[in-house]
Amino acid sequence: MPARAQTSKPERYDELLCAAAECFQKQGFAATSIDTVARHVGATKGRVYHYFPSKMDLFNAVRDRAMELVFDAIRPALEADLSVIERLTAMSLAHTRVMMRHHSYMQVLLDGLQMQRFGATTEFQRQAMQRHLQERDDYETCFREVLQQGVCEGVFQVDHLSITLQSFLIALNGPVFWYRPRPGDNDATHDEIAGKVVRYAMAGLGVGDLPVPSTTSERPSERPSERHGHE
Amino acid sequence: MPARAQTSKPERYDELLCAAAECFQKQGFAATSIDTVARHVGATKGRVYHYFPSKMDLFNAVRDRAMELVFDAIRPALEADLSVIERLTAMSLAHTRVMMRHHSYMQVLLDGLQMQRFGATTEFQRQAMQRHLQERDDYETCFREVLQQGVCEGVFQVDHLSITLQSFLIALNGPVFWYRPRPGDNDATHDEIAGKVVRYAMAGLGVGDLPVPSTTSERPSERPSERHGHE
DNA sequence: TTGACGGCATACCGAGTAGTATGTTTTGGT
DNA sequence: ACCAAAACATACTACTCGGTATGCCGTCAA
Repeated sequence: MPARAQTSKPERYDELLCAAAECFQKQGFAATSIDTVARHVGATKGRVYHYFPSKMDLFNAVRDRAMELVFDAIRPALEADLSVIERLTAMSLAHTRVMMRHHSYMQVLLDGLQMQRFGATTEFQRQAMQRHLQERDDYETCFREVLQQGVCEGVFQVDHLSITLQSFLIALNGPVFWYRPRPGDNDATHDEIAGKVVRYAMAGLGVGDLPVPSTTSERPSERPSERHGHE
Repeated sequence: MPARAQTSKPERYDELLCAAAECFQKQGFAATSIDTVARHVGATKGRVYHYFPSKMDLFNAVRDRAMELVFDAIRPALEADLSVIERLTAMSLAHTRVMMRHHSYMQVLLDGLQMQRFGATTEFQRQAMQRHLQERDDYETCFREVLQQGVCEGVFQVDHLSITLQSFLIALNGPVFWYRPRPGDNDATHDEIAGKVVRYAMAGLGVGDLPVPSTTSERPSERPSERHGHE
C-alpha cells in the first residue's frame, strides 16, 4: 500500500506541512489530531510520524516556515536604498501580501504567538517558545526602527511609539482575520487589497500620499464595493 | 462538602462564567476541560454541569456575555446626539476600553468568531453559530453606517469602505492581542491607552484632531515609553 | 533473483475527557 | 423539627487521541 508516488522527499514533507497549517488554522492546535492531518493528504498516522517526531514538532515546523516566509518577504525592502517612507511602505506591502498569500500559515503563527498554551510542557518546548517570541520581537524591531527613524525625521506623527507600532502592525495583519480567498483571486487581487490596507495604516501615521513603487505600479481597478468575505 | 458560601445564585453563575472566559482565553476551547474550569474556582465538575448543560453551552454563554458587554458599551454613543466624528470617536473609545477591561471575554469572542471549529456538530449548534455571526454583523454595521455617513459628509477620506472598516475595527481590537494587564493598571490607564489607539485609528480616516469628549476630558499624562507587555 | 532497506500502514496501549448516574449535604418553607 | 428541593461532590462509562511497536510492500543494488 505504500504506493510510492512520483514525488521527492521534500515535496512529501511540504505537503504534510501545508496540510498541517490548514488544519491548525481551521481547528486550532488542540482540536487538530494527527489523524486529521494525515487524512487531509490521504494518508495515516504512520506517514506523519515518519516525517515529524511529535505533534508539537509538527506545529513548530509550521511556525518556523511561517516566520521564514514573512522574513523573506520584507528582506528586499530592508536592504534596498530607500527613504523612510518608501521603505516602510515597501515593507508593509510585502508583509500584507504574505498575510493573504499564505494566510493559513500566518494565522497559525499569530495564534501560536498569542497564547501561552504550552506553558506546562517540557523544558525543550519552553526553549522553542522562547525562540519564537524572540523572532517575533526581532521582526517587530525591523518595523520599530524604521518608525523611530521616521519620527526623528519628522515625517511621521506618532503619539506613543509602542502603541502606534502595535496598531500599525495589527492593521497590516488585518487580512489574516477578515480576508478569505475567493475564486479568481490571484496575486494582483492581493496587491490591490494590500495597497488599500497599507494606505490606511500609513494614514494613521499622518502620511497622506504613498510613494509609487518603482516596479509594481498598476492602477488598482476599483473592485465591487460589497464586503470581502470574512467568513 | 458543598459548603455553600454566602453568595447568591447569579454570583455563582457569573463566577463560573468568568473562570470559563479566562480558561478558554488562555488555552482555547478544545484544550480547556470542564475540570480545568471547575478547579479554577475550587470546585468540581458537578458544579459546572449544574449551571451549564454542556461544555458547548458554557462556551456560548461566555460569548453571549461578551457580545452583551460590547453592545452595552457603545450604546450610549449610538443614542446620543452627536456629529459624525464625535459619534465615531465616542463609539471607538468605548469599544477599545471594553477590549482592555474585559479582555478575557473579548479574546474568547474574537477567537470563536474566527474559526468555524464547530462546523460538524448538531443542527442546534449551527444555529447558535449563525446567531453569533449575525450579531457580529449587526455590531459591525453600527460602525459601518457611521463611517458611511462620514464619507457622504466628506469628513473621512476613505478609499474602499469595507477594507477601511475592517482595518479600522482591527486597530480598535488591537489591545486584545497586545495589551496585558499590569499591576496598577486601572480604568484611567485604559482610558489613556484607548485614547492613543483611537487617535491612530481615526488618523487612518484622515481625521487629524479628535474632539474632546464632554465628560471624560482628562489630560493623558505621558506614560513611560517602554513597551506594553504584550508577552 | 535476492536480500536489504526505506516508507509507510495497522494494531495497540495508556492517558485524559465529556457526560451521566447517584450519593450527600445544605437551604428554605412550614 | 421536618422535608423537599436545590446545590453540589464522587464514581463511573464510553470514547478519543498521542505515541509506539510491528509488519508489509515496493524499490534498488549486487
